[in-house]
Amino acid sequence: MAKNADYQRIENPFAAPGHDHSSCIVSALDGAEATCARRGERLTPLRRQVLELVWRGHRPVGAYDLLALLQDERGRVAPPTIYRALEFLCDQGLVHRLDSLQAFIGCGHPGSHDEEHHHAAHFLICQECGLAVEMRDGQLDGAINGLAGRAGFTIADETVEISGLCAECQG
Amino acid sequence: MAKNADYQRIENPFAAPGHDHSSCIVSALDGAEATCARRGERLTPLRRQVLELVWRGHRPVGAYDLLALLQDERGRVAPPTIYRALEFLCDQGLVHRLDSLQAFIGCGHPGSHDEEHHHAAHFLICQECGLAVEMRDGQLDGAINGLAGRAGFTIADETVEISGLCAECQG
DNA sequence: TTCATGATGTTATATTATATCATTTCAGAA
DNA sequence: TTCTGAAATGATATAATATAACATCATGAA
Ligand SMILES: [Zn+2]
Ligand SMILES: [Zn+2]
Ligand SMILES: [Zn+2]
Ligand SMILES: [Zn+2]
Repeated sequence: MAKNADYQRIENPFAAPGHDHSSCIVSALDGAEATCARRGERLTPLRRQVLELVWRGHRPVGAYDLLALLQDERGRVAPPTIYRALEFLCDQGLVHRLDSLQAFIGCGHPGSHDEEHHHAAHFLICQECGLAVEMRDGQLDGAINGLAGRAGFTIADETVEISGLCAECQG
Repeated sequence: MAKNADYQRIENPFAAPGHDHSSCIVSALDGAEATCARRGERLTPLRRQVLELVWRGHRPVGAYDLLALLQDERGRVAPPTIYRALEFLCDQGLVHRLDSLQAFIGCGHPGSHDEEHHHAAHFLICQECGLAVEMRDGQLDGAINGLAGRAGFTIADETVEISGLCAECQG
């Protein structure tokens, strides 16, 4: 049953422009099935289809872009349909919303779904190529927790989105 | 001409609920005048008035809330009026937009306008009392720069907004 | 004055998101 | 199996946020 292990999401899409993205998609969908099953949540066909559309690439996608893509596959679909699916996927931590772009992207960290729903995610976003990469960094986590702790502040949600130029897009 | 020195913005509004906020306002407006003068930018009556409305408190304000406030003082005003003023103020770093709230708040760091327009700002936002406080933290800056640097990423913009409960609102 | 530039006014519209209620689906109880 | 309540989806309308496009006005330099 090494279903997940057979495929994996690319860790740093900035550095892997020509990777086998179908493997990312399979990994994300299989992981989502497993996560929802474990939690007793329902990854319905609609939700799965929306997640698959989000995973078309490593670039954030707007809700109405997703709506158009979904309509290509199902005919007329109204906005609440896509927003409800996205809300579910975000609640489960399978998708993240990038507040600075008002757009959505698949979660890049399969491991983070073991217990926590809706985990913190920190992004680097390239303004040139449009890729957005979810980063894990202990120092950043520490700095945020330290800052909040010293202020006596209890963290509920983190929006950390760093925009600029990725290494490949400089010069 | 110690005009600015006579007044100052409160550093940590979380801990100063009953402070003399008129001093914050004066400080912000005087500082903005000075900053714009130094840069050869025009803080017109309209822009100044919008900045004053933004500074009604230490809570983020939506563009349409500001529009309503402005209308109370000037009669009918259309959305582009407020958005253009906010764009100017954000460009000058006098106001920050909180992407996670789609709202605007006055810049809490008078010192950061010496050279840089549109400087990075990191916020703690209390979901209970609504206060948003701009934080300065070397470790956080270091962590962000380190993370970006190791990825070969050049930072253009930072959105760092930590939501939760401030010390006063716990329990 | 004349002209160029930037700021504001005005109208229309784009984009993102949600409220509400009807209908369908589905898991579990009987 | 059928029944039933809760969750999910469908469908319609509308709210909330933001910008495009063009007209007019103010400001300051030549
Ligand atoms: Zn991929
Ligand atoms: Zn790039
Ligand atoms: Zn104050
Ligand atoms: Zn608070």
